[in-house]
Amino acid sequence: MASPTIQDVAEKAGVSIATVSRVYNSPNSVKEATRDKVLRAAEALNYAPKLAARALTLQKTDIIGVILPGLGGEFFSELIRSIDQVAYQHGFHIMLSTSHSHRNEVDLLLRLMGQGWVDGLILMVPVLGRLSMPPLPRIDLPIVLLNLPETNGQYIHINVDNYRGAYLITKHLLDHGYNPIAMIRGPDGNHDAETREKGFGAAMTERGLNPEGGDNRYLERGDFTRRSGYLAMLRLLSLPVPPRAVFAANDEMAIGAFFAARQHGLRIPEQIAIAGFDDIDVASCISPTLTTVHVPITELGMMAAQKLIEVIKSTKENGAMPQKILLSTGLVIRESCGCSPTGAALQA
Amino acid sequence: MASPTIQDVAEKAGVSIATVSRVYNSPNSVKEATRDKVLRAAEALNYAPKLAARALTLQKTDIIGVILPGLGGEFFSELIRSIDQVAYQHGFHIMLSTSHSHRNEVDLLLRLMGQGWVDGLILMVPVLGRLSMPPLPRIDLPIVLLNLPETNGQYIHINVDNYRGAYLITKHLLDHGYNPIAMIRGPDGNHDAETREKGFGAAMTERGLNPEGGDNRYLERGDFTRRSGYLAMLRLLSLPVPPRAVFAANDEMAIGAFFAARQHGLRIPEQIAIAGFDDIDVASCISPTLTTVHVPITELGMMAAQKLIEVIKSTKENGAMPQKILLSTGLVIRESCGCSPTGAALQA
DNA sequence: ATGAAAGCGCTAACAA
DNA sequence: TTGTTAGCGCTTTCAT
Repeated sequence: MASPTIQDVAEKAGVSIATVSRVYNSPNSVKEATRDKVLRAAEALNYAPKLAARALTLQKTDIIGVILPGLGGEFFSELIRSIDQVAYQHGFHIMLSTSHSHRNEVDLLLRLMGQGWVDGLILMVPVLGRLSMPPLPRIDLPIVLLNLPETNGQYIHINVDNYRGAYLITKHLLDHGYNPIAMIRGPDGNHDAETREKGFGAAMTERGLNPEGGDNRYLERGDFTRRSGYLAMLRLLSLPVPPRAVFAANDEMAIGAFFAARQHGLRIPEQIAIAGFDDIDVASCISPTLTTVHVPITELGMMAAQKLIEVIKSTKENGAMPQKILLSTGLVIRESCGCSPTGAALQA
Repeated sequence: MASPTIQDVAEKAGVSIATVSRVYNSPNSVKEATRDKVLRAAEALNYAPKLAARALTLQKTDIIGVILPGLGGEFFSELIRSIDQVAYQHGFHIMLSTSHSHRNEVDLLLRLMGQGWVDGLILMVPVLGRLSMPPLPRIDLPIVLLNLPETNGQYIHINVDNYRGAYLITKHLLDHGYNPIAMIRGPDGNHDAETREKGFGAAMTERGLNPEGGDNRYLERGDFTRRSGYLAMLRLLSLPVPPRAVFAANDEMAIGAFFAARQHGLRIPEQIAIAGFDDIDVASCISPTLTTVHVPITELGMMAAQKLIEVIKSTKENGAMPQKILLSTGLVIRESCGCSPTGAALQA
């Protein structure tokens, strides 16, 4: 037997479907006796309103879509957790998708967005930053873009200060006097990766190092996974003059680099210093603890959900209320850079 | 302007809505010229079929619901990742929810399940194991239950061999000759927690230790979070005779215990041995590396998605095809238990 | 190859 | 307070 509909309940309770509907939507507008009758019938039939039908009529789903570049690792885990937390508070559910790297992301976006499955969308697709402008099909759905370069301003942008974070940590490494300093950057065409590299480059150039068009052997490329960091570090270590310090564009790669260095019998930070980016949980679990750039992941997720829901709930009239938010990053000096365990830096 | 409907496209293209629909559902059944016309119109209007309406008619959504007890930590992160991976392969999307501990879970389940939002459900709600029998409202929706005691057999059950894992690792600790051995178990009423404790108890009892009704000071309780493990360890360490070894019911708590022990100036494993459960990623990142029980998380997630989709796709006639699957666990001997780094155990 | 029309299950005027 | 009815946007016979 197919799942019961409002019809079935109405019949069984001997009322009209409208009444049944009311029992669920404005219980007070129906006489108690009737309500009981309906509820009993519903109970007996094991009835629950079909959300699909409801959505069709109401033109909303109370679901917010979240599209991320991936799901693995602590970064996304925490991001999802924080989004879910505030979504839940506001009665929203989460529909999760990843852009799965391959396959045209925009296609995926369309599938979800245009289609009225979700009331709004949180999007983190760093590769969109590259050439896919206009990246998003014009669609009238509230959208929050995470870590994407500003578009023509019809969305809400929330960014993390990648540039400054990378700049600062590179300076810190420079202040230690390390040379050469290598960077393991993220994938090509990834906006985060590119911004972080720019910060690195700026700090280096400021010191007259690594000038434009200069030596690129100390610039390795990974894909933000631990394994890629491991591999990149291996390549770095096979250089005629291995780097004295390495800045990895995220903690996962930094940890990969950690293992590679250790496997080569190198002591960290005595023989090679390592710094990361993100400040995920493990960063403080490994030893030596990882010096990194703190990214307010939780805040990012909560803010994204908050802003999105705000827009969703605001009367549809005042269309998109674009805004740009920049979350600041900050240095987390720990041991892997060569600072003492107590956190005292050997400033230049 | 509201998002365009099939109507708008039909008008613009000068055809009937049926034709437009066909263009999307059986492209071959429409003349190429017409198809182009429609596609062009759709393009111009930026049209995309509304899934809600589609779902209403088709009675399916191609979405599978996933309900977990929480989202934080690597365990869930990896579980979600693996579920998503196979779901994606089969053209399904993920709708994620957590039972958020508080609030009647069953309520949440109902909201999603009964309501035709999802074509199937993967459920991991360990607290259901306790008294909520019948835990699930009878609903004709394919459901895969993760780590839950077998019900009256109308669902697919996938379990991880918690008992054996806990039993084995406890034996291992016993083989080291440690005494006393404490356990930091999971929360009350949590099926995983309880099964793991049983395994622990069985091994202990086998050696004549910790007999039934005996000394419970060595049995602490956490809630599977790192922090709770930390706190529990602190309590353990304040005992007149602190434990010589501690088995935490999951790695997160084990790591919390790690920090607590270290903070007390204790060397691991020389002064206190620690073992965990789950074999999450960090377990091998900390030092000393954590001896633990390997749980095939990825396999669990993939299997769950696979089985679920299998049932969803099977003709609805052959109703539920209940089955019970047990995924085996295994010891991962590393350093924190006192075995040498090379993995050679000091067997009794 | 295309169109007309009947639902899918529900909500929300509008009547009564 | 309750019932009637017109959609919501789409798929799918059944005609043409």
